[in-house]
Amino acid sequence: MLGTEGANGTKVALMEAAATLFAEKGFEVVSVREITTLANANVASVKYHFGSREGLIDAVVTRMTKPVNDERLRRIEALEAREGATVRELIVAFFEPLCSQIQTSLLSEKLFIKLMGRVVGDRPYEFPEEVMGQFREVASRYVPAFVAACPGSSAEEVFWRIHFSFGVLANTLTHGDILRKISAGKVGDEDLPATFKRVIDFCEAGFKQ
Amino acid sequence: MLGTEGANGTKVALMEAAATLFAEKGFEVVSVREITTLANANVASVKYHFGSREGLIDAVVTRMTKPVNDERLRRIEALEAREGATVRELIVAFFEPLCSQIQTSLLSEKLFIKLMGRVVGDRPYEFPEEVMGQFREVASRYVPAFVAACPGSSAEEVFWRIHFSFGVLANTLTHGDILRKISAGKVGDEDLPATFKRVIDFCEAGFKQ
DNA sequence: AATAAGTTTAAACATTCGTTTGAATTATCT
DNA sequence: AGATAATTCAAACGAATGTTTAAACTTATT
Repeated sequence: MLGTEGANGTKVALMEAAATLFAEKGFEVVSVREITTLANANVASVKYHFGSREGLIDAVVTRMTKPVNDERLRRIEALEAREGATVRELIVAFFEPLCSQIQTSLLSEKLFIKLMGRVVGDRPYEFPEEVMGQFREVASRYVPAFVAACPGSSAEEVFWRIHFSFGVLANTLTHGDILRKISAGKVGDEDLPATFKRVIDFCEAGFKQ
Repeated sequence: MLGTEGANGTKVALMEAAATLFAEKGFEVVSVREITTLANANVASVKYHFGSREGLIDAVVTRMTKPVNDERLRRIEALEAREGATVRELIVAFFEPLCSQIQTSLLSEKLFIKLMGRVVGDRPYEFPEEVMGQFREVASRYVPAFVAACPGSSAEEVFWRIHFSFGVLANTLTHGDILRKISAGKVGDEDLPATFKRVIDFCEAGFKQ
């Protein structure tokens, strides 16, 4: 293995630039040339390091979702170990990893959040198979746990509520800035844990009804 | 005024084709040539009838949102007239017009719903000024009504909950088909009023907490 | 120092994009 | 019918897209 040291500075610069632009504009509308210009790299560097434009997108997304989904699995295991997890504990276990993994990111908090919102919400965008596998595994653990935590409700109802909660999450992540606009600046500028508490409160109430 | 009779068959054919493709793929990734091909029209017809690609998008969106927002205003007026509207009544008044205006549309129910989801959720997409005005007016009526209907909660809290509800709505509209996939076909195939009842139940609980 | 592998580079690839043109066609009105 | 406005059409516009090429350059190994 040669030339792998200072060289892959270009690789991470591309990912950083891509992540920034994807967060701001969405996956579909950012061109390769925009990315390479921001990263001070050559147009061809995308093909060299990631195979294609889609390869770069997949790399950015995978790097984001992997640690989040890993922590989700760690948390659900901890909850399963001691049994009888509440709905709120499950919601927290599922949502909070987004919050705590921000420090790891190359991006600012705001951009990380926006990008994560696009990952879970922007369509058409097809996850790479690796990420699909992550989410399948997470879902296979959380869905039965939610069902078990809602003894009064049917599995179908629980499915819907998980779906709704996902909508709250995705919308809050991507369009958090909109709230500031429609409230004329009075609402929307608080730190992330405070916002997450609001989201979790809302979704928990939706589950309990 | 000449040639305005059978001729604007092309115009509505373009809007119908555009609406279909926008619903399926999103605004950003559908090309003018895709639209004109589906509409059996010439490429130049978009410029002739709508001025530009964006003009066509705006026309499609405006045609969708206008009757919906008009009915929203009619409903809030009815609620204001007799005072003391509940949170649930406000949610219903805001959400149900989406449901009842589907018949008016040129599209199938599923496509209409998907497209409406993109209208309220897809970014980057900037509303035309006319539509912005519609939403501003609707918001200026509903927000105070929601605040009044939540005597125990601060205006800030109410703002957030409206935002969350909007997220539930947008996500359910755009990604309703996803539920069918993740539940292995067991959940997600019910008629629209039933789905809306679920959404409204969830959001109402979130407001009341 | 010589060789080889890794990386960057400028230039061009073929497509596709939204838009424009000007002539041909169609419909409407006098 | 003749004149006029509205509409459609094939063809081309320049710009931008993702990708590819082959040579130049940098780094590490022998």
